[in-house]
Amino acid sequence: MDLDAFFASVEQLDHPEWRGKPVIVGGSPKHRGVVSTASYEARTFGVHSAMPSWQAQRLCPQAIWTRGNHARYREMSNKVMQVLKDETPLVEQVSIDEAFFDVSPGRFSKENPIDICRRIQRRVASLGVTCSIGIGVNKTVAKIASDRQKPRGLTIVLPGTEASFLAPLPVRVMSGIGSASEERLSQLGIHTLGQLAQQDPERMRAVFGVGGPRMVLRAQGAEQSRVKAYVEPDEVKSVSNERTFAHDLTTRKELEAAIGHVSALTGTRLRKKGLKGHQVTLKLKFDISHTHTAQRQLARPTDDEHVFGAVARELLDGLWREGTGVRLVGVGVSGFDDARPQQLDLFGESDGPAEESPQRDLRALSVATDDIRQRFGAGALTYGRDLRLHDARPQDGVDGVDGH
DNA sequence: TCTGGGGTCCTAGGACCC
DNA sequence: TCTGGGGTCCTAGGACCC
Repeated sequence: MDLDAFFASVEQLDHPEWRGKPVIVGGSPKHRGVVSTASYEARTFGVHSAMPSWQAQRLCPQAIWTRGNHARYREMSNKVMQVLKDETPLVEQVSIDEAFFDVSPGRFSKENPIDICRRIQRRVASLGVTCSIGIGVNKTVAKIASDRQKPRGLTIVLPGTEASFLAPLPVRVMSGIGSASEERLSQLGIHTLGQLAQQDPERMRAVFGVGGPRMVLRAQGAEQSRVKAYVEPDEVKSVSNERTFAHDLTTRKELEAAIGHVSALTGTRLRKKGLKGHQVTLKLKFDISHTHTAQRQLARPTDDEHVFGAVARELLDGLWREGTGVRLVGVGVSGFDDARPQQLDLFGESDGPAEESPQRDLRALSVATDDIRQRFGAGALTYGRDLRLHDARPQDGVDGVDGH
């Protein structure tokens, strides 16, 4: 099941005056934003997800723009998922607007799966949004089927007809094949899933690595897949925040301010999740196709931006030369899987009942700022250092405020 | 005037260990 | 006379997903 133009549909549900009109959820055209979701009315103008906002605005000047409200979408998503769980015992949510569920005939119910799916569609519609569903013998087939007749589609691929259903479709419709793989396949003369299905799996392994043979199997409609009831929520591998600026940053002061800003966002989220990591990554994007990252291991895991932010600032020297314009700055923390032995730390800071150490004070400061921002808003408290960003920063973190 | 932000997984080379 | 083999960890980059 895939919700139709989900974010835009929720906006139209919440703003009746926007119904029947082109609505675009995404970043502002002035701030290098992209389209997150376009309503079907906007799509008739050629607007689609991931399109640069300035381009979308040119195609559809009358569109209503909003930055979106993720908390609200999460709330609606939960209601939809509840319907699925009510109708079938085995539901695998894969994203905010997508889920697999197992309606294999006779497995959990004697009812015809088509009837179950139609009822799900009716119940979801009564919540105020619509969905499309694909039925097939495995996840690849079902997902591709769900995309064939949007919106409000129900596409059934009967067992035994997978290969003929998939064969004429372009390779790009299969998840896992993006623009780069599409291009490489095209160079090999492979354009459709039918052609991919006939390839020698070992040849595909040589070109695409370990995933190659599986790609062939999936294109044949022969993949074995299982719907997993529940994906561990707590196996997060990394937490990061990044920001694209309306104007390139060019000075060290601006960059250090930006690093401070995104580090604080990451620190807050780490503490909220109760995670400490021992690996810090700094990411800089110089232009649309040139991104560089630098990583460093820490002596011990941390969730304090004063610690990992300082390391990120040190990493700057390896990536950036004074005068180079930077469009995006990101700081991430990973390495939470700490079964590893404690590293020998040559510089003291024992883990014992830490007396007054500067590190301890700074950590306490971070916790205190979390509290103030929680109560009075993200902008309530800012380091003087970070104010240098003022004119370059897009209005971030203001979910729910209409963009224009 | 000119493409986001949050993630995951894979690859490949080098350092290092036994 | 002229450099093994297996393994782990670290780093950087890239593809991909929604």
